Amino acid sequence: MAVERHHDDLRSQRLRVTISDVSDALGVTKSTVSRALNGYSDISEATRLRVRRMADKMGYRPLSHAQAIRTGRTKSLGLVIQLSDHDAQRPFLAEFLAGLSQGASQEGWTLTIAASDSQDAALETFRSMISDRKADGFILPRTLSKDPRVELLRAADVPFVLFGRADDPTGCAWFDVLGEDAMHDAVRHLAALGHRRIGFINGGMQYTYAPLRRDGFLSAMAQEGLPIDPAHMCEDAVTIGQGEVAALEILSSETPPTAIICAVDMSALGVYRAAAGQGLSIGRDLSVIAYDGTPDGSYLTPPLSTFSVDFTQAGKRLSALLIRRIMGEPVENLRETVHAQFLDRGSAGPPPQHSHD
Amino acid sequence: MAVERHHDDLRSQRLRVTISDVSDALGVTKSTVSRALNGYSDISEATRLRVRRMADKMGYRPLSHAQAIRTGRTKSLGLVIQLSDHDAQRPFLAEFLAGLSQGASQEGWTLTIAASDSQDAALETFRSMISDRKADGFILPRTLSKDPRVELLRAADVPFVLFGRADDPTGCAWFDVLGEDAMHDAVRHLAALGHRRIGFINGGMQYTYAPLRRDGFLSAMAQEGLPIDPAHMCEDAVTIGQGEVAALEILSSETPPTAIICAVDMSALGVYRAAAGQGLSIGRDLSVIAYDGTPDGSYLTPPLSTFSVDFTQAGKRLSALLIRRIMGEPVENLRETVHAQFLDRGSAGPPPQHSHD
DNA sequence: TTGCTTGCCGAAACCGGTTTCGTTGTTGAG
DNA sequence: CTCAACAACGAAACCGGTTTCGGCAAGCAA
Repeated sequence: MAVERHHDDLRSQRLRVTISDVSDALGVTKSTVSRALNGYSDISEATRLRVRRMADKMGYRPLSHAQAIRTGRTKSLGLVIQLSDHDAQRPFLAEFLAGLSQGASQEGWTLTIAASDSQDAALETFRSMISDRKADGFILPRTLSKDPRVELLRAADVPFVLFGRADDPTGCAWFDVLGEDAMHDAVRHLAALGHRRIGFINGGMQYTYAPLRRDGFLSAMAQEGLPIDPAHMCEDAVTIGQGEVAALEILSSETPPTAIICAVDMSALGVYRAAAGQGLSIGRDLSVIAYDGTPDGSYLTPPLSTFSVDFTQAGKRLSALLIRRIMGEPVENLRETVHAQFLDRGSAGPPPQHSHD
Repeated sequence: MAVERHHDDLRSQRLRVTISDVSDALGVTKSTVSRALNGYSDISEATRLRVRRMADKMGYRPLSHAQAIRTGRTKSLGLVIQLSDHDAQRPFLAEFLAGLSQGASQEGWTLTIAASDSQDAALETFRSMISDRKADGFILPRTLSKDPRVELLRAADVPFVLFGRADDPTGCAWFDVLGEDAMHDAVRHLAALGHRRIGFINGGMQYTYAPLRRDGFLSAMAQEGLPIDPAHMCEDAVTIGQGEVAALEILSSETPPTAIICAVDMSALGVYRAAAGQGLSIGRDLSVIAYDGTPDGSYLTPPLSTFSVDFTQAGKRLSALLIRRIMGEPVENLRETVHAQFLDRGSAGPPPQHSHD
């Protein structure tokens, strides 16, 4: 008396339901099920619905590596982490990965990651992941002005998406945070507080973000009618140490600024140190505004005012964009930017009274 | 005049060399090549060698997802990151991933990761990754005393390896750092400096490491003949704030300790804060030794003396162990422990002179 | 010599999907 | 009423491997 609907054969134990199970249950062939589920036009709307319903009911989910063998697509996104990178984004790695993973799994994709400690090793990793079909496309964080990863992937015709913009946008999809606008707003904020001499410590000039942020700073200074003193500007400071050196240099200039804007939080931590060394009180004698939103900044006294970046969101969007890119959507549709969020936490106040002028 | 050895058919462009290419080149069948490469015993040593040589020469590498469809193995290791976790291991995530990735890719395996923000979500992620064959086994960081992940994987009969030991070792392979020995050494170090009253701030008691470290502390205290004051012991401090609270409590006891050992670095940062609030100088009025090796600790003044854990090595070993586990090696062979490395950086000095007794 | 292993390999099925090609039943134009 | 075009599906090949099964030849004992 076989009352049960589903035929519990011997192998039923904890085996997945395959496409054949579905087609058998419907009395059609595998090919019909496959084409119905993949939206082929030569399947009638009626059967498409029947198939979809039965598939859902039976809990059928195609095995991605079984599809991969024919389609060539693994449904997985690749990320190659470069350890040589300084710690700028380290604190956010978890959030970033979480975002990427969410964005991927939402569409049934996965995230495959690899790490390498030099640029050459990273490129080699890309090559082997591509030829072994470990990933259908890649997420490239920390875009460089002349990025060998971009060249490699472009040449290999493998889809990718940048976290950051590209100088040459050919074939580039991206998601980015408008750092230039943040720098702009920082200047305006400080100007509104009464500052007239504002310094600027930029980050690594090899990254595409650095020139952008500098331009944002400069244009805002010009717009506010504030003088730009080359002695108040430094570059390539991405660590605490480098930030400290830069700050000391700027503070030792003829007429030191009353405020410093940092392109990255890490260098701002160095500014705190330099200020401490000089006996300057942050927020009173010297105002600081930075960028990134590193948690470390909130532990300082006073807590660092900074533009925070939502790395979870970034990861999510990047995954979504990359998947669409892999699916063949033109890159022109796949470029998004958002604004950083200003966290006013007390490291920027009005300039000291005794400031001449 | 076909002089070329390899037959460049139309599709030769940038196509992978398949198993058929190899078998054709040798004049044998696919099955022979497959069995030769996989070490079957019914292949003569001579042909095994011929096959291997030709495969190498032609650069043949089997497509892992093509094998997966028959073998069921993807050759990928799974890692589910739980975001709800406090930041204890965050700073090391990059190193940890690097280690995992290295260990995996060394054997031709990959690392598939997913993130989830609650424990339930994490378990659901495991389930779906298992049923979708996204990973052949899992790495479980931050082992809990009663770990639902372990129960789930044990029940599903899916291989896994712990970063941390298990109360019930059934089916558990692991790699761990001997935190109890570190705590032991910390006590001895402080005792040698002359301290007699030593406090202890433990980490999250739900983790398996916590009881171990406590026991290490207690046994060393006993061994050194030092008194154990319950008022000098706290638990469940894994953040700066919790560490600060714990330190304040301990320091406000009748006869406060001259040194505090922290099971995790983060709580030590809190101890620094508490000390600053009390006007105590770390390393002079109050000695501190912690555990983890967080970079933050080195930025303090004085830099935090701590037992550092090599997360890269941990990741590497965990990958290697998990792969062997998946390959069927009994768990008894797959349990490794190492010692943490003491970084004496200045936060532990002799007890203050005026200390009564 | 016959008969039975044993070693070694080829033939073919198989894994779970996708895709090509052909077949069938309907329709609409001529 | 006939035939071409079309819509909708089945049959079978295919993707790149693995694994089962069986056959042939050599080796050995009877």
